[in-house]
Amino acid sequence: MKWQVERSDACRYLKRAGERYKKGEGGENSVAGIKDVAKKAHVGVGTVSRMLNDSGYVAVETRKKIEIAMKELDYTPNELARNLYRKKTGIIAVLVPSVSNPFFVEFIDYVEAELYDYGFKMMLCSTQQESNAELEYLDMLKRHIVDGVITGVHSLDVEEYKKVKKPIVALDRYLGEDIPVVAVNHKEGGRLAAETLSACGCKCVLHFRGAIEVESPYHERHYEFERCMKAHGVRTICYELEWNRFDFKYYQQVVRDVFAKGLEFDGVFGVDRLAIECMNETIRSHKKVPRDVKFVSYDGTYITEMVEPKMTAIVQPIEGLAKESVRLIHELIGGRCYKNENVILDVSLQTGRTTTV
Amino acid sequence: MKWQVERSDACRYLKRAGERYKKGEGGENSVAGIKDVAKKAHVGVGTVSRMLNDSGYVAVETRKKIEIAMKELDYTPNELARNLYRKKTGIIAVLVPSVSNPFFVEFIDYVEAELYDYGFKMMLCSTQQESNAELEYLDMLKRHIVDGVITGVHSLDVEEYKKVKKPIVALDRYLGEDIPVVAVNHKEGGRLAAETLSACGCKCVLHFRGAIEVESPYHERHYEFERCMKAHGVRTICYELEWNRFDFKYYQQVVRDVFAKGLEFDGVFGVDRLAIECMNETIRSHKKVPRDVKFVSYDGTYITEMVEPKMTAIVQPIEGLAKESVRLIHELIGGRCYKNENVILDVSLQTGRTTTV
DNA sequence: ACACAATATGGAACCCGTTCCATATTGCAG
DNA sequence: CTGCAATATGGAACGGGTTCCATATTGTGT
Repeated sequence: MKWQVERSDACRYLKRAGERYKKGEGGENSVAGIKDVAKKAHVGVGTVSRMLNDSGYVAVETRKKIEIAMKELDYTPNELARNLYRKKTGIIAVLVPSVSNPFFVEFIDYVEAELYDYGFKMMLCSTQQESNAELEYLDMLKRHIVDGVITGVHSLDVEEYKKVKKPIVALDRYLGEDIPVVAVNHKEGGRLAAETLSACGCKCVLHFRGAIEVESPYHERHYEFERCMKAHGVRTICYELEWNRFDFKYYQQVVRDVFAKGLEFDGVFGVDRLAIECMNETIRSHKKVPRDVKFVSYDGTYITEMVEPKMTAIVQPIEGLAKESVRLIHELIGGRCYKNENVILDVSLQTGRTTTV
Repeated sequence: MKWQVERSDACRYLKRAGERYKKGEGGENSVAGIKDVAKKAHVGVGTVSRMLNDSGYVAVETRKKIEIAMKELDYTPNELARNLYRKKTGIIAVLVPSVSNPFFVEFIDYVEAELYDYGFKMMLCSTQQESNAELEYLDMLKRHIVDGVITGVHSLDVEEYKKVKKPIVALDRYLGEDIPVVAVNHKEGGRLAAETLSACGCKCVLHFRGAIEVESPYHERHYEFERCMKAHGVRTICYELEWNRFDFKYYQQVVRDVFAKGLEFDGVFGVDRLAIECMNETIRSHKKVPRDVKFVSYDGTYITEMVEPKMTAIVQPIEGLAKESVRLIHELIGGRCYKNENVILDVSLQTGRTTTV
């Protein structure tokens, strides 16, 4: 039954369409259409349309007549009709797992601005761990509601994506041969983090790592981090996080767990939010940062600048990720076959005051 | 010339519509339409449509035939055509000045979830201080691209809004008689902040206040704060912020300015991000929080929980604001005349460790 | 003066569903 | 067996634009 809209609420709203609106007949509250303009200006609809789109010939005098008619009728072209003909809406759906995660917030911010520059609008979907929401947005591609999808979500089965033969760009995730991926050089990120922590003399580092259920480029950073640490003779305590959990509550719980276990460490590597929470708990237990414990966080979003001391971080070039995602989706929509063109950007080190010796 | 799309880029993208697609004729890559389904199932288009929408009679046998045809053709209804007929898209535009401000991020997060529950999609626009972007989205209402607008932006001339006779809900701003406002009881917020700071013995409080250019409910908190402080005999240093600036860079600059001036204070009241930056600078200058300086921030977004010590804050019920906004826009779209029904929600106090004596 | 291009215009066909209306068949009460 | 409601179906008209084609007029070169 996949051709039917599933969400009852959506139906509840859209079904109410029945109230057929009667044009002209009595009620004069209807909006002026191109025909009304044509009639008022004593020209054909084609002429009005040509003028609106600057396509084909329209005499200067006719232009004036039409302009006046449009002004008098307060005419605005109905984009829905245009969309139908063009089979385009100029809307791109952006899927993120959560808007409360600063990484995605910054991504969204840049994507929106970039899309705007290309003349696209952004439809935002925060899937909140619900994979059916993800499915629904994917379906909107088929339904012609959006022209493309940029997905930063890691929940749905890859097979679902492979079915869709429409413009899709993936952020930091492999979704099959046809779907281009935009990601950073996570291996380098893992290495940088490891070098930084080992350089300031850490002997035992707490390493928060993502779950390995999903095939994603970001695992590289964990492998490389572990490898480098081992090479430097630094011990690591690996703490595996649940899959697809990005909420603060969960991070708090993780940190409480770590401290309840009484783990001993002099360095921490984890995603921004988690590293920060861990640092705060460290401070609360009357240790000094960075004297007693060093911190390097991953992502380098704005929150790393908002804590005291400022966090040393591996910075993902989020603006770059956003720009590349939009560039790719634009090219896919344009029909150019840039498929399989994966984009890998460089990370950088933000030196804060959580790693100085 | 207001009926013409102004942004050249938008045009660049949409103009390319010219590639007329030829159905059937040779190229078999075209998508199946309802006619193809009807033909394949040997029924009329009306019957297929009735089945899709569960309206009117369709015999069980006919149903089966159509189902098979749909499956074989991998048919998905074109929502664009439906939109045209229904004059609805189910999309709501949400306008915010900036996505980097945690207040708006949380708002967006809740609004998205709530809209989803009503069966709406969210189009997000971050106007980034550009009022022409705001205008453009307002225009999308007329163009039938979105069914309604929820605006948290404070830049455009109010007159522009008054012209639009379509569903609009304003967050924390008066936009004229017809446009319902959702806001919190800022007066109570100002009072709470003042009581809290004066209760922990502050004698001279630094008060960051918004610019007064725009008529907005939030000014109340500043008036009330000042009034209460005066009543308690607490001195205040008023620092007026630029209008419509929410970025971190600006806040940093403001804080630097404050410390450069060598102002003396033992309490601070300002918006989350600013209070936090101010607190961090205080810590960096080797003062103790809350011993030497007390802090109360406004908004109470998640970042107040992310700093050490945790910030005492006046919490806006962002989820409530979001829910009410969506409820109102839904009712406006439904045609019920709930205009002029302004919603005021209560604030609450989050007790952190920046105010204890 | 003639041919042909450039300029101008109206209107039909189309995009793809939805709804209404005309028509047909079946079921059941009187 | 007649009459009327319920069931069932096809297709035209519609929603509001866009484009193409047929047609007309003006301009230019020879």
